[in-house]
Amino acid sequence: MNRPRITDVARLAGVSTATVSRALSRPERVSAETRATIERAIAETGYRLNHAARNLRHQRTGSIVALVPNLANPYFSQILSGIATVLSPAGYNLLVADTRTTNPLRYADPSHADGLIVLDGSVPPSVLIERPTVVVSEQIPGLSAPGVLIDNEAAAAMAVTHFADLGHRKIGHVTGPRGNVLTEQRLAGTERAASARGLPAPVLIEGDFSLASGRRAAQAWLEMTDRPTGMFLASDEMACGFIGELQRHGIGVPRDVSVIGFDDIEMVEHLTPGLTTIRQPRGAMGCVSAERLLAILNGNDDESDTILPVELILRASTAIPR
Amino acid sequence: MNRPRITDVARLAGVSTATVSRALSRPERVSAETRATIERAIAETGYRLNHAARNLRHQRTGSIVALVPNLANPYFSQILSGIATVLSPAGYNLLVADTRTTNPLRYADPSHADGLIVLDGSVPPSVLIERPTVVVSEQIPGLSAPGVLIDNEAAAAMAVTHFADLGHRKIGHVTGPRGNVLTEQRLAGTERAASARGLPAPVLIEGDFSLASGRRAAQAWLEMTDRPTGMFLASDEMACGFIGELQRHGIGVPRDVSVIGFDDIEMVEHLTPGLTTIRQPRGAMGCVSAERLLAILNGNDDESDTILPVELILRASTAIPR
DNA sequence: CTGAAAGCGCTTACAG
DNA sequence: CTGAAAGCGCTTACAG
Repeated sequence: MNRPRITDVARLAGVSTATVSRALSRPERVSAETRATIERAIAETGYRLNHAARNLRHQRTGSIVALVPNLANPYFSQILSGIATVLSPAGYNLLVADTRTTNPLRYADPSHADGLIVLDGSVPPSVLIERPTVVVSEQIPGLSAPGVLIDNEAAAAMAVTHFADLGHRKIGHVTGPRGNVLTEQRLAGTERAASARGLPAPVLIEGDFSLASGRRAAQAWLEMTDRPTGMFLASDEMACGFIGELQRHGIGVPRDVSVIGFDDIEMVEHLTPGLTTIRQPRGAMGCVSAERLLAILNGNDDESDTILPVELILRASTAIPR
Repeated sequence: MNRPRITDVARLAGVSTATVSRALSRPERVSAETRATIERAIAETGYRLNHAARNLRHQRTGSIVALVPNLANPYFSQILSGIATVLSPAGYNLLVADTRTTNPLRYADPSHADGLIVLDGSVPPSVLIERPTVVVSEQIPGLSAPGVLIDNEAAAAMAVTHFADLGHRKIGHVTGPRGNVLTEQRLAGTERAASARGLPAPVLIEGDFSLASGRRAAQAWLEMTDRPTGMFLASDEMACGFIGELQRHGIGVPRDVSVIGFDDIEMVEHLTPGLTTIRQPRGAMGCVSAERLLAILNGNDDESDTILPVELILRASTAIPR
């Protein structure tokens, strides 16, 4: 038995395919009686709509693609989860592509996806201009697509202000790679807040967001003669590496140095000590980005960015300095 | 300017659409001269193939769907990453559906996906019989689809054997929810290995794989008069909860009790102490499941299961008993 | 090697 | 409210 097509239903119901199609998509335009006949024929044949055919006719794909820099990274999977929550009830498929293994150009193609949600700031803007696009978390220089972002500068300022409130005067900041948009924004917030609270300029150490660079930052800290008592690191991964390396050298956190991270990835709650950090609302970022993209596809969206609020999560890694 | 179609290329090149189509899919069947003309026309028009149309004609979708129980869970995202690695070069799109928010039936539909990779053991087998399917990690009772699995029983036995090698005699096991396939296999391995090494029957505590149930298991352990010195927990999450709760009560790991988890999720490496655990090769599980599915789609696959090797990762949470 | 034509399974503007 | 017909953009068996 082949899969029944709309013509099979039409024949059995004694109507045209046009009427069957209407009964499916705009039932109110079909008389109740005809509708009932068609419904019986559908049940009898076991007919199910072929979405590929409908989509071809409608010049759409019914799919949205999410471009992620690293599918294995939990930071992104939580955003994806938010995206899926919104897309699924809207009837869209969620396509996922890891930019390490897939050329983003593939999905700039209108015959693959109706729109893009880009979680990777390094995707060249030129490939994104063809399709409706929303960027999440990281802006893409030169691309005028709506973004779903956080205020990185204000978030960094929250961290430094918390140190100041606790009584820390000597602050250090481990940055991401210089030139990165997030790095510069968080650095600006760090310096602004320190200055606003009358603290000396923060000591800077360059990192690259990775665990290993956090360990290296710990080495740098250990070698300082006048060590900062409050260290703010631009990612939780770096904070993990930093604390782990210090503990290996007998340095206590927060006894000898208070530490604040950035992101609130899941594991940092379970560290000893639990990590004080800036929580990014990743699920919400995913939801909102999907909503914004759907709005664009429905023709009612402005071009503005959405800024989502962050939260300073207080845990055991920060305390009053000795 | 509308997007050029194959007819536009054909007109410009002065050939039929059939020839253009052939030049694209089987260039060797077109004369070199014609091919060159067509290539020039393609470049001039900026033509790109419409995959939706091709797929409709071929009665395929070009997409594979992965059904996951929880997209936000890093355990699954690492498998997904492996899947993407294989699917992308093969020209397939990866569709991802979270079974909490999406009805799996949607993707059992041939017009949505060519095949399924199921990471959720609770998907009813009835929805999976229609399309080529591979299950990963968790078998589905009543479904005769190839599985990409680990030997859970042997893995559990490795954990218990390690305890025995260290000199532990009194072993405890925190299970997953009873009735779950993984739970029963790991339990069987635990009991078999204990018996094989002449140890008394392990003390059992029922959990549900969650962090909270690990905490409850710690409470149960604390109340025991004759406490096991080696605790094997059927998930890393439970092991985290267990260790955290014990530490809160001043119990040292591994000083007072050695702990082994299961999965080797990323965070457990960074705990204090680092967690000794059974590593599941999640990336490889993803790769292999995708390869198996592609083999099925190409008509050359047997029905056998693939069993991937696990590894006991030794860290600081296990030691010789006092 | 190349073309005319049918067809994948739908949808919809148009006419009645 | 309903139908005949064209069309979404490809592909391919068949004939030459």
